[in-house]
Amino acid sequence: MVRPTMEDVALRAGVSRALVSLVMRGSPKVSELRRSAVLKAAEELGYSPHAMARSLASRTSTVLGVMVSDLHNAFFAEVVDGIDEVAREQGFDIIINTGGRSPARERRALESLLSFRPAGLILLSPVVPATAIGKAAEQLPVVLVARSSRVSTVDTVNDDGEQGARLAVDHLVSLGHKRIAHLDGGEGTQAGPRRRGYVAAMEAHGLVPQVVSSEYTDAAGARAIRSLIDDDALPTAILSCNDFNAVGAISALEDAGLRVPDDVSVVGYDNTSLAALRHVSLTTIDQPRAEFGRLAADALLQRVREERTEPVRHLLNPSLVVRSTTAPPGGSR
Amino acid sequence: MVRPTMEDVALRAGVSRALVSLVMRGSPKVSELRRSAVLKAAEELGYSPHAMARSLASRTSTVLGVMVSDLHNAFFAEVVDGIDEVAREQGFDIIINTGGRSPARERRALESLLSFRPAGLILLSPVVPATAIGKAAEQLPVVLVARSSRVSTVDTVNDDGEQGARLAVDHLVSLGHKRIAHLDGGEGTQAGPRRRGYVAAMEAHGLVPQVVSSEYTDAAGARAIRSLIDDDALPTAILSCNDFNAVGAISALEDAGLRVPDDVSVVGYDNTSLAALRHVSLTTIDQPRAEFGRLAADALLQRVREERTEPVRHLLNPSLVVRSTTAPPGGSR
DNA sequence: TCTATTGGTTGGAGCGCTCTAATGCTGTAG
DNA sequence: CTACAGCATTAGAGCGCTCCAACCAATAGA
Repeated sequence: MVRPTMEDVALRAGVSRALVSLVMRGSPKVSELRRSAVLKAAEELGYSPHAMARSLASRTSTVLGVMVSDLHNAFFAEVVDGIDEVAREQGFDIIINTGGRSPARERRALESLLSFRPAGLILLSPVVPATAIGKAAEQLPVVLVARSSRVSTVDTVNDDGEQGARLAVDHLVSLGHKRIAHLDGGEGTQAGPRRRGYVAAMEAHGLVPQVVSSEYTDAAGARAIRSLIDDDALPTAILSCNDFNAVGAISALEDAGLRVPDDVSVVGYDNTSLAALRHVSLTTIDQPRAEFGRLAADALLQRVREERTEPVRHLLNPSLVVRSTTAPPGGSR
Repeated sequence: MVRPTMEDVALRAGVSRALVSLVMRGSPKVSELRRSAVLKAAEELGYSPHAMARSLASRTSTVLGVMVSDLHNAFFAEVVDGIDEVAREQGFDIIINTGGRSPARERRALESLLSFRPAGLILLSPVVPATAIGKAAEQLPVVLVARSSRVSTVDTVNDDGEQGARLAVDHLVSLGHKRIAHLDGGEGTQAGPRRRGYVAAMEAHGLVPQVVSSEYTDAAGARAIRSLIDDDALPTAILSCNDFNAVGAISALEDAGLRVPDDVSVVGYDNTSLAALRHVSLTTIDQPRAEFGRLAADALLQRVREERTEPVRHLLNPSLVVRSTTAPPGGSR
């Protein structure tokens, strides 16, 4: 249960601790003779370097912290894939922590991540207040994904939510819908742009916006639909704040004996793997998720290497993915 | 960008570094006067303890490493919730790493986790060879979830896969099915017990088992169905190795113009949130996921505190959840 | 032959913290 | 008035590593 140290390896290989250190870091200024002796000793002892001691001594870190606000959402898994890809390429490791969509838990997660003194931090759709992010950004480079920021030391990677919402509304209008409600993401990040895009697009078409407060979960989507039904205010089409919400909405509609898309059309947002399932086959707005991750990691590593000081604001273009949950209104399929 | 150290706080508060250390660790043997002075100084400087230096000096860690083999699978998110709950209660933090279901990547993830010298390790459905796990277990307590082990220093938390498969077969047989194929999880962990349970249950009913090699992904499920159709060997019911696989199977069946459950019944395994969606509404086998996480964390912390040396083998009872993807055979719905 | 130069190797300080043992400082009993 | 607890506080060593400057051949140049 007690791991060998550099000292142990040095002793066994008959060299100094400093030499072992050089070998471990792949220094070219070590003779082949010594190198192999050290590697052999390390192998025999089952030695592997102590990352913490290393980063303490070198005052550098090869770790990127990633805070995932909600592990249940597959959206983030793909972003993490993108981050991981770039990080690994450049010799960095990532450690993940999750906030469970609760600001308090997320704050704790952030604190915990920070206590490892990583080289930088990527926050995926954080829900903590902007001040908490600003405070973190004073200590190390921070990149935000799916959330915007005005802080000049923080880079951001987002999709253009206004444009995405517009694409969805245009699609529904072109199908003939006039009464289109938006299930709003509430406090959720990116809910603002989507709502604004929705309202602007509706008005551009001369239609009346109908914003229903909801959240980024399937339960919330179902709840919103039930309240619409109770209020007798159900439109012919729904634009959900995300796919989860949309799937919840569809469940509630079906529970109420309504058919999708015959009676009500539903559009999601995010194009998660969920939406792509045949059985769901949700019309939705796609975001280049892995690209989000890659761009975020790139931006972060630029800051880590101090190659750049001006903020970067990636705004990627979303696209409409038409599947089977949208159709002309009035059961006229 | 440079964080203050204990020394800075001590200087500002006019006390020694050791005193600051005591305050930071909440020691009772500090006068109220000093304590508040230290806390004030720390607050003003924006100081927070350096977890790595702390764990290096104390030769202990309050971090639990969690390796998630596949972040895309929501199953693990719920297990992580359970782990997080217990860990937090007991003052431990968790750091997560992911292996992306590739043994090579997973090995790297393990290595990375280990380099932080966490107090213990929880591996969620790891795909690395048993020897790699054994090696890790020599260095720190290890708990396996959704994978078994014979190593006496490794605790495991599993569902009773044989029983789960039996539940599924019994259900299908009671509906009148005689030709039931199993889409096998292949190398995947827990695939063995599920397959054995399936075969045993089939034989107990006097039926001929039909095992089709597949994997724990939706793509693999779809592929397996296509190969069955190509071979003209499609049965009336399918028991998939997990929900993902089942959903892929359903997609492929629908692509081929077959209806579920009218033409073919499908049973999944795991009861992920995916299965619960109305639009999927998959009959499946439920595992108490959060309970897995809680038990795993409990077992690990017992080892960490050296309260126990004999291995623990949790085998939780799965249960059948009947939804809308199973019906009597022959379109006789 | 003597001094540079080069390339490999090493000792020692120090990263930010914890922990042990020792210190100073009350207050109380003898 | 001394002695001794008992408590709060501190100095100093050390955790496993990196990094710098110093060191030591061995070779090259003069």
